[in-house]
Amino acid sequence: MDLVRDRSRLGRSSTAERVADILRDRIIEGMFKPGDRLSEETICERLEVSRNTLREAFRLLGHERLLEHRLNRGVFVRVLSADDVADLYRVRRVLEGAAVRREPTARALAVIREAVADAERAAAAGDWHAVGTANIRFHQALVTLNDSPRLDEAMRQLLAELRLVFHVMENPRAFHEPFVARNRELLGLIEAGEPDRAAACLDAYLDDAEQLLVHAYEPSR
Amino acid sequence: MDLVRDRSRLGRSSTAERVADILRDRIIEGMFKPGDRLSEETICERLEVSRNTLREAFRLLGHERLLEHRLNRGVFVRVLSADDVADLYRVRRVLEGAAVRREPTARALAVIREAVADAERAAAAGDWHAVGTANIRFHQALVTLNDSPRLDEAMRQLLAELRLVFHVMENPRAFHEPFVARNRELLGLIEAGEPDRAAACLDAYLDDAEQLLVHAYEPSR
DNA sequence: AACATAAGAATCGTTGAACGATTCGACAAG
DNA sequence: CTTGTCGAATCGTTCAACGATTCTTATGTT
Repeated sequence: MDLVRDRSRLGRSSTAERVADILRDRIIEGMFKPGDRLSEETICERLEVSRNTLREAFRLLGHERLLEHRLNRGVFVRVLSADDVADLYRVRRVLEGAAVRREPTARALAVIREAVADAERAAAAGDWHAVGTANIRFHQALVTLNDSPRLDEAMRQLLAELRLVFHVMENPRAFHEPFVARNRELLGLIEAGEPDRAAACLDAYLDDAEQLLVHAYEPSR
Repeated sequence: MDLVRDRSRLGRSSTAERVADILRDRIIEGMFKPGDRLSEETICERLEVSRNTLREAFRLLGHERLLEHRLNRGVFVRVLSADDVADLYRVRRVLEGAAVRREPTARALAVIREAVADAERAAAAGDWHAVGTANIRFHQALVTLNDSPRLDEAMRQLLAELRLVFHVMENPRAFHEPFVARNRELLGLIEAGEPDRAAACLDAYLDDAEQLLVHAYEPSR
């Protein structure tokens, strides 16, 4: 009986952290959009927590780069620049690139396979939002090949940041559909034990995704 | 006239952040040791800030993994396990490995050269603490080859975490001296445009450093 | 003597109110 | 149109309070 894993959930529940979880979800889902100001007064009233507690939550999310803290002006949902997007993809190339070059473990591979299958199912059903979600799970799972909790956490934050940008895509199908087949292709190369070709495939993948994103993003500023 | 760069300095100084800076320094320098409890009452009294402000600072440092927040028990200076050390070196292999495989920029190279020279000077003077500092600067500078602010920041945090462990080394000379020459060697391979050999050199470097650290660390638990 | 239990002290978590400081927008003067 | 001034809104920080949780210590039972 493996209770050790559940233990992490025990200590993990101060009000501030739960507030942070709620706000993070709302930001990621797009209820709060980049540039929006989060009024301390309004939010602490709606959530029925004190301002102090809310401010602790703000600090947490600020550290995750989802919120921007401007002194004496409040917190705003982060607005990513084109430079930020470029940097995010630079990090992805490093984290995911290192991942696909490693000997895959059975455990990690299973999660990756499932994400690929989920994306295919969602694409067949025409649910492009679900495709996007499965896609993110796929890349998160890729990074687990590194077998490093800290890199997993870094990837988690990176993807949350990236979702701030995804909301500018008014055509989710055009953005997500092309990558469903490429997920499968990349998985195949990993399973076949071809790290160099997998890495090359991944680089091309990320180049294309970045291009698509930047083109949709730059004009809108 | 490029005032844009100075702008970042404007908003950057709430009390909580300054408190966090102070505590971070004290932790890194070893005044607060791993496992120590940081009493809210004691510290906010000495620093003459309110408990709320101090708690915001605690959140900041908790997110940097320097402090551990246990619910209803307070904050403690993080105690790294052997697993943590292994993970830190796994991350270093990824971040630094990707760095040395890149085409070095003149700017980054200059900083690296300086760090190598500083380490050599300090070693010649027998100042092993300074050698350690220069060593850290060297590896931080290596990562800048990736040309990614986010990776720089990740490395900054990683090295701060690692310093929690360095304090257990009762013989700094034995730990730092062997690496002075290897810094120079690695720099040479980068300058010579031999990324594969540089990567191999780095891997051996990190393997040895990790071994030294783990051996000095494990028994003391 | 070993162990379980229960009272008590210390500290944390959270709240609510207060007040000075800073920013922003409007409006008047030059 | 630019510059200066004023007031409202909001943030930054502090303080005091109280319930909740944990740790300690003393007490009682087997």
